[in-house]
Amino acid sequence: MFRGSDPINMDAKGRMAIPTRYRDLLDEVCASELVITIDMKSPCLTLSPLPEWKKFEQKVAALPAMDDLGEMLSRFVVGQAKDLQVDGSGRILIPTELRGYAALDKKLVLVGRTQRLEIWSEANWNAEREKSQANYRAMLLDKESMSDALKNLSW
Amino acid sequence: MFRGSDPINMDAKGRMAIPTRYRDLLDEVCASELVITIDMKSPCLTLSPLPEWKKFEQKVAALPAMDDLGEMLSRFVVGQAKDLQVDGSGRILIPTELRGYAALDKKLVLVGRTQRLEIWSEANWNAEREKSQANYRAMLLDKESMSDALKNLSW
DNA sequence: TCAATTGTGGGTAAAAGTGGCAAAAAGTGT
DNA sequence: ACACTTTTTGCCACTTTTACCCACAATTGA
Repeated sequence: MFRGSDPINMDAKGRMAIPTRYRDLLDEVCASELVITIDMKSPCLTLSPLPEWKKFEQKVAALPAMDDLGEMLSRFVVGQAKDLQVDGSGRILIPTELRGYAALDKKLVLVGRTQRLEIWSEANWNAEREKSQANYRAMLLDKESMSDALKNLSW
Repeated sequence: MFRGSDPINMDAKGRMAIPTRYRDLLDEVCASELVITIDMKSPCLTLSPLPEWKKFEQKVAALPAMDDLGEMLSRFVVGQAKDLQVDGSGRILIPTELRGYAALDKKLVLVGRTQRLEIWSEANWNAEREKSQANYRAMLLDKESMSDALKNLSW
């Protein structure tokens, strides 16, 4: 569904334009209703079509109440989620409260992650990319640390 | 499907011509719709027919969210992928953001890898070839380091 | 040598992104 | 309750980028 990254400018009001190639798709799949929230592991935001988000929310709600990490996940990820509508000009308004978490300023990068999107500040995105590059190659060499699912991924 | 390597010049706008022997094939198999992205293990780009790419994307999307390495793979490989269309003159435009990763300048080498293609800068390709040549022979002698699948490869 | 096919370059038109402006809505204070 | 202020949202126009198309150059084969 979503793939690739697009550099986008956030305007002074905190709005960002959705790339045109996604607009019709979003309209079909979720009537342009989206949910935005923080990413649990990285300094970026997550943007999902409403139906896709609901699936995730259900899964989290089904976790045992004594799962402390799960509780935390629910509290901060679900707890800070916000519904959004794409406006008539194909833009969304990024909530003020979430901008800080991902250190968003003018220059953003929108990253396609198949069933959802990620919103990064340009600075964080570049930093993360360079950091991971080095890590990744090291981790590939250490076959012990690799999940079976990944080991068997043919490509 | 794809096999062999071709030296190709990238023009000033970042376009490269697809070798003629692939053109009809690509038209049949994917209506000349391709996906280009980075290769995480080597300083080169990967070019695949859209249907082939989708299979990969699905596999990656199905990995558990807590699989850190898989997450990295998705974020940077899927996240930097881009859809391409072969133009009327049989060329593709290599996205600016990806040129840096593979250090592409004028002289490129297109390498056939059966179900996909690799795009290298001439410099990186030659360097990699020479480096690997030596390593490869040594590793073949060390049966310990070899995967079972490779040990059982019949030829 | 000429013709045909492939490779290369550039110019133009259309579309997408960006920023500003104005109108409407919401909130606040008197 | 009304008016004024402040924020939000929708609209429009400008600028930049991208993609498409056409023409020319080069190479290959007859």
